[in-house]
Amino acid sequence: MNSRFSTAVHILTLLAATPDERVTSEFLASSIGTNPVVIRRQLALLREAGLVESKGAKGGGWLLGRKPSAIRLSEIREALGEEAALRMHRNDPHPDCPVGDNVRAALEQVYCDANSAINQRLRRWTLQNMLEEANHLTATQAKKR
Amino acid sequence: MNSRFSTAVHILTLLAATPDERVTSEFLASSIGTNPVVIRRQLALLREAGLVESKGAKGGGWLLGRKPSAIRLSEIREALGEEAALRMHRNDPHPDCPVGDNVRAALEQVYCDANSAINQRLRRWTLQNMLEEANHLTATQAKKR
DNA sequence: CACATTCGTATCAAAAAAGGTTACGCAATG
DNA sequence: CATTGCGTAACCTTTTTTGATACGAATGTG
Repeated sequence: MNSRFSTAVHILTLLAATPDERVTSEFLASSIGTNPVVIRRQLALLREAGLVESKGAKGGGWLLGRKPSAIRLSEIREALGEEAALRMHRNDPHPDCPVGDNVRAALEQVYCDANSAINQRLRRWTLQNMLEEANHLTATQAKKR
Repeated sequence: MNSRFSTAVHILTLLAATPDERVTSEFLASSIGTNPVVIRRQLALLREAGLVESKGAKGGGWLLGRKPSAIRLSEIREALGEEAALRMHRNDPHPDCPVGDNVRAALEQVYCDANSAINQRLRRWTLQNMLEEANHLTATQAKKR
């Protein structure tokens, strides 16, 4: 699996942290430590799902499409294209292999099962939760000093 | 994510299908369509977990370490090194990023959660199940002809 | 005891996937 | 009408994963 989901959550949490204010992909990119184009590519997918909206030109940038409390992490994952949690091997089995393709078919079921388990868990978390959690951590760190 | 888990299940199902008979890594490799060394690398990990045993020399090869009904897919995943289902992005956030590292920390919790969800699901399936499922599919295909 | 077989493993090469960069068009703002 | 910021394609680089070759050690076999 790749780390796009993580990046997306990071971006969206940033947007959640600055409500009613458009943020440019350039700002987001420098916050996260990557390139604006990388950000835009991902936000494009999230926009299709209605999670964000964008505007070009001066004063343009990105906004959340809904309240942070109404955006679940499962939606983010789905918007990005729902990559499988477990990946099938792509080798062609030997034609004489006694279990051959059927193991693959059986595995498909298992993977489907596992995938829905993940989504179930992610559905429990909203962007609001993430923001609160992050703020909580920040506060705790501040106290320590 | 990589496809090693899939390959491992394939291998082990093959072993389950031919009980009391040592199978060489060369045979396994050609069944699956890869190189014997690739197979051995994985079986080495599975052996550490007690899921298989090996023997060199003539008449050597691999055997399951337990009954297929006593090997859960979750154990296989764990034996291979328990790769995370979701991966953290490795970019260094900008020092001024308001949520910065804390999003990462929050995400860690989520990922831990998601990971245990997967293992819970995989714990429900045994090699015996996989074998039966594969056989069932084979039988169904045979009927159709 | 020489020999064949099969694992064990290191090292290298190849392929695939992911991520980053540049470039340029377009729309909207001011 | 110049500037800003998105939209996207094309391309390059890096990282990850997988496969190949080689050779040593161990264990049966005749």
